[in-house]
Amino acid sequence: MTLSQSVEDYLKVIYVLESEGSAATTNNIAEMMDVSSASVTNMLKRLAGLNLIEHKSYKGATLTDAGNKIALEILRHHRLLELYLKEIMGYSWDEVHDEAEKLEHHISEQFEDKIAELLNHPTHDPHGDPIPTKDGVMPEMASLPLAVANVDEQYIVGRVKDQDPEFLRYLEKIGIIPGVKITIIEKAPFNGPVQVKLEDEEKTIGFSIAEQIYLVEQKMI
Amino acid sequence: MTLSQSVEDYLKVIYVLESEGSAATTNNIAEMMDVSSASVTNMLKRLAGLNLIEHKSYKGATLTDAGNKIALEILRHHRLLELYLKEIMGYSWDEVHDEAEKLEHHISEQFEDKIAELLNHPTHDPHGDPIPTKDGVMPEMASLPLAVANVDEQYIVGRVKDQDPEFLRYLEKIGIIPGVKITIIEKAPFNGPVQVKLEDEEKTIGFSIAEQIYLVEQKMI
DNA sequence: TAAGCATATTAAGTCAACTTAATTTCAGAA
DNA sequence: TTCTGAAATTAAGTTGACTTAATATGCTTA
Repeated sequence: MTLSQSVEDYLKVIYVLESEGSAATTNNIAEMMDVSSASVTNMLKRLAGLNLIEHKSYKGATLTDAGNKIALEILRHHRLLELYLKEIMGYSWDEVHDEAEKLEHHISEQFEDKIAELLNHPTHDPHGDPIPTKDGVMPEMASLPLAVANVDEQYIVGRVKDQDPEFLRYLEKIGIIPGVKITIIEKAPFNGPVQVKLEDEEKTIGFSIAEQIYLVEQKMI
Repeated sequence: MTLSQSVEDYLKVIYVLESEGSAATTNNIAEMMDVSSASVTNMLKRLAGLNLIEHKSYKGATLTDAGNKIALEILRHHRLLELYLKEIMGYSWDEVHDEAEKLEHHISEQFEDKIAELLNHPTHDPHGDPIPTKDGVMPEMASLPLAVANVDEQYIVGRVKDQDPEFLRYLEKIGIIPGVKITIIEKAPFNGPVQVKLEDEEKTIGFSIAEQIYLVEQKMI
């Protein structure tokens, strides 16, 4: 059963919406994929016909086990590729997303296995997103937003949610990347800036940036 | 200007036909691409509209400069990928073709440049096919068929034309791969088998196999 | 130079994936 | 409980890439 790129993309988007806790409604999907909602309705019917989703009209979609499996496979491809591009091909972390997005649909099982091996079976990609295992288990993901973490406690940067290249370049410049030790010095009230200490330097970052950064207690990257 | 995978494939096939000396006629193209000739006629019209080929009805097609440039780019992708898969990803030379065939349409300029650099700007792929340079120059290709070469003269295996995986595995097993020294000991008459000497061993190969192997005078791989 | 045949094109239709515009459904407010 | 606006679906149409079947072209050869 070979699926079109389009089908794979829809499944991926539905997976992401579900895992964010948002419902995979027609309009949500349409917005994320940048297509009309009529297109989504059509596709949801096809996906339901392929038994990849459950879809009742005017309600959202949910992945079936079969659909889930495919979504995880694509996500695995994507995240393995991101790490691969960074670690082996010398890409910077703000460049990997777009390239991975194209390649994820076209690599073979063999290619997937080879890069997983070359990378020593990694669990997280360069942004800290977990890489599903081959049999569809999703590793743990850093879930404590920096903006919410305790002052004066040492954490490790676990994950950066926003993947906008410019944003990533900024974070790299100030030294906030997954794996780095971080301590919150002070949080200004009313969603004000957050002062943090990294290794040695202190930095001040805006609240909306702090919201995109998730921490872990111990090193899990 | 982004072209569809299909358009790229047609251009590649037309290029290959032209470079083999065969005319790129509707039926030739149809056979190589495994589509109906009606499909080809349609596509040739589109390609002509895009100024990628010249096409006069009932005559064949020829690439324009623009079309030639794109064909060479795809061919460069393909051959770089083949070598990359073999040298860096640990594929065997009978496995690289299919994977490269899929990926060649989806890698970015940046990816192309990175692998070219990693491979130290190679001129030939694992089968001995020349890799076009970035600015569209095609390196020399071994052109002397083993079946036609002189007896008792030492050559180097330059290129293997047929890329059928089973055939390639056979050649590898008996030790005939590009770069290897080879001397013809005896050629049986009436297109009979050819006896050759490689490094130390002697081997006998059938005529139709010998026809697929091209030699060079000095090492150019 | 006309006939016959291989080659190529046109005609008509399919399928996937998209669009806009019109219509239906549903859930919450009056 | 009916109304209304947002969300979703249906209707109708487009484009790319393919198909088979019917038709046209032009080259060879009698």
